[in-house]
Amino acid sequence: MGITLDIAPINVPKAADVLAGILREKILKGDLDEGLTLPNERDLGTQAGLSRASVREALRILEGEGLIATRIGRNGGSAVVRPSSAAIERSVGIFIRGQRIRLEAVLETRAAIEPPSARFAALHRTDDDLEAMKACHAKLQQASGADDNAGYTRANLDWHVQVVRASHNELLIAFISAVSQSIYSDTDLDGFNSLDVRNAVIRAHRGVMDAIKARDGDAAARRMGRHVTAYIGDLQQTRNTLDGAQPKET
Amino acid sequence: MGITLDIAPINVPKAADVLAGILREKILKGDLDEGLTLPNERDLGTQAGLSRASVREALRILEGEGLIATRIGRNGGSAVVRPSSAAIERSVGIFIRGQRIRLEAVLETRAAIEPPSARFAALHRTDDDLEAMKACHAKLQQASGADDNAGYTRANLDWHVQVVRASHNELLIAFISAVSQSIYSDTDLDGFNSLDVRNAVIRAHRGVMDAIKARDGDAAARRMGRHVTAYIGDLQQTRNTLDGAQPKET
DNA sequence: GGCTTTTAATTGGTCTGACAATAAAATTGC
DNA sequence: GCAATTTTATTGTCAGACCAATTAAAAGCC
Repeated sequence: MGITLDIAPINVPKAADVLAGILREKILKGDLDEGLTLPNERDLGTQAGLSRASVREALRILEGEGLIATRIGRNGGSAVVRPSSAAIERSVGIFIRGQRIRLEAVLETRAAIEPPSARFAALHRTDDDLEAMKACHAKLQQASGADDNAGYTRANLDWHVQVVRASHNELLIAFISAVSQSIYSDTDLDGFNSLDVRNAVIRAHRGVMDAIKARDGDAAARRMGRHVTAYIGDLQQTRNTLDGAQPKET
Repeated sequence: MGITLDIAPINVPKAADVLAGILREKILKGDLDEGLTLPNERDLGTQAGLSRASVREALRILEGEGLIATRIGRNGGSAVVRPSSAAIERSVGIFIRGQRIRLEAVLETRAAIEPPSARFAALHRTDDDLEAMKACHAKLQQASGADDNAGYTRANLDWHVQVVRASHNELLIAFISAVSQSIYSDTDLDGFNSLDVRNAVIRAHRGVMDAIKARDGDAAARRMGRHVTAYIGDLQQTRNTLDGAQPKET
């Protein structure tokens, strides 16, 4: 071999990636308004000098990123949409499952995020936020009284998401939504919490809501912190009880 | 039209989505070990009874989700990989840009996550974690002395990520990494922090590291909280100063 | 044997053209 | 006018071909 040139391995981008990158930038920069329908696949191909197959691949990438939504049929096509938290929820879900993150670690993450979120909620909440929280709380109480396990778990998580929603911090909302979904699918099948635990949860929620209503950030954060910490303890206790009776599958 | 049946609009899944779903489940369930190379696209098509185009679309979806990595050439193909935080970082970045999340809100998110992360870091840190933090800190000091703006910003963010890394909570690490990247691209071009600010940052970092070294969770969380809050104030002050001199572009 | 070079096989990347499926719009029939 | 029908615009899917990149295997050389 002759002389060695110190050249970094060059990355040969695929045609679809290049097109996707161009369109992505246009969308994110705001050149393409939300709701606008892109040219159809054949025209895009002609404009970009690519085959329809490559164009479709680019569109599929953008669709996966939640930047466009494609509809079939006449007047169909790929319309620009605002990226929602759905893509974050998906990637977080895959991360948790793929990395085999233990439920304890997920709950720890929630325990880290929720108290400061509750503080923001107390500072930024609107009256509508309070109403939404109360609605979740009512559902929780009802499910608890009706011994509706799935409904209880769902309402419980919804309440937590609703609190963070009141923070009006879209990123925190997205993170909590993503984490909550994983918590749900993991705790759904566990045994129902005891009546004592359920009543404690309801009391704790009421305390947090009172603090948020009073716009008392410190109290909201403190109470939420105690609540989520206690919940982790309760859940582990429930699990230990169950493990003795029915060893779990993988 | 004859009788009306009360049927919800059925969702016709695309062939590629179905195949992607099947493969995704297999991968996440652990049926397909990491590093394993899937059958080539033609064989997959034959097995699934689909065209190569559909198979490729499915593979592209999985690649976007970070579940496989595709290489060209003999002995190439699509290999199963562990989903990393890269997909989360991407979706969060798109979310921030697409939703036009203001830098203040992103910093607020960081301010929410980092103090509890610092607490976990103090509780779970290893000696290696301490070393890594020290290394970032040294780079920060060096960049500050050399008036290296980009290097300073980079080292600063790296230090913060490193602290969260010491928490050994993979989800928090992923969230902070994602958020940090956006902070970097937004603060990179801002004016260099004043010497006073830089020295304050260095002092604050030292304080946090001392607490983490001493495994004092409360102190670590408290100091980190004060630090990130102060940083938000400094940045806004810098921005106001700059806005008077050079109005910003969009 | 141990090495370079050449060849060939394998695989993804891209293109082309066709047809099917779908859904909206235009037309028709009354 | 309005309901059923036909037309049309668009994505979904397929089949087949060829190109490009990579690497294993074969050939050649010392």
